[in-house]
Amino acid sequence: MTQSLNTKNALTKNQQLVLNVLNKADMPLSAYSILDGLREFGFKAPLQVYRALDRLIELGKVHRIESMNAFIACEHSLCKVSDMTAFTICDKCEKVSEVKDKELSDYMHLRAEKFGLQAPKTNIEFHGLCSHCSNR
Amino acid sequence: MTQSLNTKNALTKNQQLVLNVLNKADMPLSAYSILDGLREFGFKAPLQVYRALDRLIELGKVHRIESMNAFIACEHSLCKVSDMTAFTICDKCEKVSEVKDKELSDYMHLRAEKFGLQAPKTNIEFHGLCSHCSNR
DNA sequence: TATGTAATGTTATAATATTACATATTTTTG
DNA sequence: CAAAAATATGTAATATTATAACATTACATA
Repeated sequence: MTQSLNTKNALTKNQQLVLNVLNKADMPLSAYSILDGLREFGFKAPLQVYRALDRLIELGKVHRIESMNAFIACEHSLCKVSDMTAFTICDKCEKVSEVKDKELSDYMHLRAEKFGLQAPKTNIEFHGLCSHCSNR
Repeated sequence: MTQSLNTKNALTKNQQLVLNVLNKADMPLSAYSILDGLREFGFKAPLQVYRALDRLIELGKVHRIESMNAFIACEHSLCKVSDMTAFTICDKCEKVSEVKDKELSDYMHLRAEKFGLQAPKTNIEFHGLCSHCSNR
C-alpha cells in the first residue's frame, strides 16, 4: 500500500509535498519554482502543482500573493479559513509578511457588507518600503 | 509632423488609444483584449499595450485588477494619484466596481504605518456576490 | 467483483508578460 | 541650428504563468 487518500481533511501526498516546499521557503514561490523543487519527488507537470495549490488555498493553508503571481504558506498556526487575508510587501527587498489583525478584519467585513457584497472574501496587499529598506 | 510627445502630463498617442478602449469598456480588459481592440489602429505587439498601461497606471488613470490579470479605467473624475485603490468583484457575474471611500482610505493609511511601511500604496479586492447575483 | 469517486499523470496549448534590439521623434542645450 | 540626450515607438523572439483535455491509478464500498 502506498498512501492514504483524503476522505476528511487530511492532505493528499501531492498537497503535502507542495505545502512542505512552501513551509521551508520564507518567501512567496511561483508555481514553477515549486515544481522545480518537487521534480526529485516525481513531479513533472505544472498541473500537479496547481491542483495541490487550489486545494491548499481552499483550506486556507496557502495564500496567493496576487501582485506577484506567487504563493506563500499561511503563517498562522490554526490555518482557519478566514474571510480576510492581508500582506505587507516591500517593493525593494520583496519581503512579504502576512498580517493578522482582528480589528482590521472586522472593519473590512463591515465595509464589504456596506458595499452590498454577500459572503465576502477580501484580500489586501500593502505595498511600500519596509523599515529596513527605508532606513538606508 | 505626426503627434506631439509628452513633456508634462499629456498622454501620448498610444496611451490615449489604450485609455479610450478602457473607457469604452464597462469591465476590466486583459492586455490582449486591448491589443485586439487596437489592431485597427496599427497596434501589433503586446508591448505596445503594456508600455501604455505602465504609464497610465503610474498616472492613476488605470488600475490593475490583480486577481484577474486585467485592467480597468479609473472611475474617478480627477484621477488623482491615490495611495489606495479598492474594488468590489462579484465572483459570479464578474462585475467590478471601484470603491471610493475616504474613511477607508484614511484607515488603511494608518494601518500601513502601524505595520511599519513607508510610502504605502495599498490595494484591496473585495470578492463576494453582488446584490443582483445573491438574490437569485 | 464491479462500480463510483477522487486523485494523479501526461501532453499539449492558452494566456499573460518581458527581453532585446532597432528606429524615430522630441527636447535640451551648446 | 546642430548635436546630444531623453523619450517614445516598432517588431520579433522568448519567458512565465495557467488551463484544457484526456488517460490512468487508487481507494471505498456495495
